[in-house]
Amino acid sequence: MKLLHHELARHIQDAIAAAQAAGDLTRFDIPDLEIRASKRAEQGDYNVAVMPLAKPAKMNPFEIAKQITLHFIKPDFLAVVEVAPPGYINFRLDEAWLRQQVETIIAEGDDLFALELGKGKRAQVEFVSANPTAPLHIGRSRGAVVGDTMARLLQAAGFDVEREYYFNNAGAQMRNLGNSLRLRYLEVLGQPLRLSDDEKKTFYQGEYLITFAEQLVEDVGEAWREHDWQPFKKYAEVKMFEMIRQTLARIDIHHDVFFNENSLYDSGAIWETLDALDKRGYVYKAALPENAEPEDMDDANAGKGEAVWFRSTQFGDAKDRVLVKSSGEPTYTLPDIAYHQNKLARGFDLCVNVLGADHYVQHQVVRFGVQSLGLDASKVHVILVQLVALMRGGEIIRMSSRAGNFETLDDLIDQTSPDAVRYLLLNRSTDTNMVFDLDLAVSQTNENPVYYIQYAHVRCAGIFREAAARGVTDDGADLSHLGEAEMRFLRRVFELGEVIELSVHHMEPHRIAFYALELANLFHPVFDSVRVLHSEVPPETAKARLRFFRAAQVVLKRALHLMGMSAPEVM
RNA sequence: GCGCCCAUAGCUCAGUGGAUAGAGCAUUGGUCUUCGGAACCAACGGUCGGGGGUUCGAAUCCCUCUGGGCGCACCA
Repeated sequence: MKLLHHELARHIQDAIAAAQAAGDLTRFDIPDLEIRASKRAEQGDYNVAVMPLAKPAKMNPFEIAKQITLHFIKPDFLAVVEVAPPGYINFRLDEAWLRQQVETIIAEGDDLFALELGKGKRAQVEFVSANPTAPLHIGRSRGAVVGDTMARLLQAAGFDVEREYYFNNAGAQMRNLGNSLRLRYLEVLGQPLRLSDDEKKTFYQGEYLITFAEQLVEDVGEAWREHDWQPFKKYAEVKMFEMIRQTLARIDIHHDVFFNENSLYDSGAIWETLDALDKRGYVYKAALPENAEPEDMDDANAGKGEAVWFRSTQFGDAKDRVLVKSSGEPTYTLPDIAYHQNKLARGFDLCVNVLGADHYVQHQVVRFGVQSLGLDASKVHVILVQLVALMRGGEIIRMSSRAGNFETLDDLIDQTSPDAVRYLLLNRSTDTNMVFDLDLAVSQTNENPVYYIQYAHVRCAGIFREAAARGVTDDGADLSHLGEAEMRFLRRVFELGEVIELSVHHMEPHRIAFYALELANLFHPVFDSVRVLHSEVPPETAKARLRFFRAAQVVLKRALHLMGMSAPEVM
């Protein structure tokens, strides 16, 4: 299916060139012009503003528009090209051509508006990447939905896409998790839970660990009584990860690759990365950063011994960052740089990284690391997702994994539906802080736009059931029987291609959610007014309308699937 | 204090430097003998946080102020 705004842009460029060749326009470098869908019927279906050409052409914009129009070779999909003051060109689609697109839509089916933007390119989307220390909570889920939807849109744009989960299983949090399970295990064996002051700060209180401890007792009995945290960490990690994987599967999220942070230690990759950074002169060993201000000299870091630092200030960072602590243990930064080096070495043309807003600085540092290794940081694109605050009973709830105080994604799915969860978390720009109102999500599900969109698809499915029962088919439909209401819907269908393109271009998956709602918004009035199985509707008209609804169903299904939602036949 | 993000209708939010700023919810009033009413139609509702600037043109870009969120570790 054609992207009409691209076709139009090409024709306009040709017209300008032709006008210049004919001497009707002065010569100037032709800039990119913005073709947009018109908001009002009297402004055509698409329009372009040529005012930006006034200065380079040294002509008044209305005259420029007129000259372009005179040299414009009208393609088959256009009926009218006209100018409007002070310098617009309006384009109106040809209705016969538009009606015929019903067949194209049906023919393309599930691949409707499959673009070639990413043809031959490999993209990777890394998302979720939560430490397996607790069940997924709603805050994390936003990034999960955003990442998966982005992956679907990239696929629609023609990219070969891999979904990856970076599994932080190497750090102190995992040690704390292991130790927490160990204490729960001992508790199940009859030893009362008594926490040292240190443990009080690091203990994971969630009930899931009690469940794991009980299972562990069933598995190994008392055999682990004297073990340290390590086997407990391994056990908890496996269990927790399985839990997260199952939760994600409920909202149809499946990763292709699970990348273990541990593997970067096992293979020695992090030390190779450190070595490479060192060879390029970005690393030094010191007790304090070499550009430390005098007032830093007496802070808590002084006297800890020599750490290995990264000269991130050379890239504009506020301060140099520690890669290896004085204890000899790497910080999170070093394996993260090594991980990105690994990603880029795998030959992706695009690496999308979905992160919570609280990881901004950390990611900057990693980016500097990638740059200092001489790698192409422009291939790495971050979608920074602002945090989700949870509201219940009109009050904001603070979520904390360690305190076991959070709403899990599983609970939310239980109380609503996988489709509702996906839509609610997608239906906002990632730039905005989101207040997730639990009461609203749960209690007012009937007013939720997700059902409004899906109902449009249900109505299509319903009409075909009824038509089949009455022996009416859309075989050999004559589309000239379609009217203005159907045309309005078809015009909007063409914007799906643009939405996919813009979503990928700006890395903004929420666009598809708004488009789907607009589409449904346009569909329902049409469905109400355009009757098919009605005694007063002539058979040929009924056939054409049925054909139209088959195309509408294809579009609705496509939009729903791009959001990872189901397209139900009944509700 | 520094960095990133946000401020648009009563609420939740869209909006690519272009023509008269849009949805959903809420409120009010209508529509129904035919395919599923989780529907449709209409009304109401706006100093686009304030102030400067750039531009033929600014919700959009720049500066500044105010008010929120997040981050500024030898945590992950």
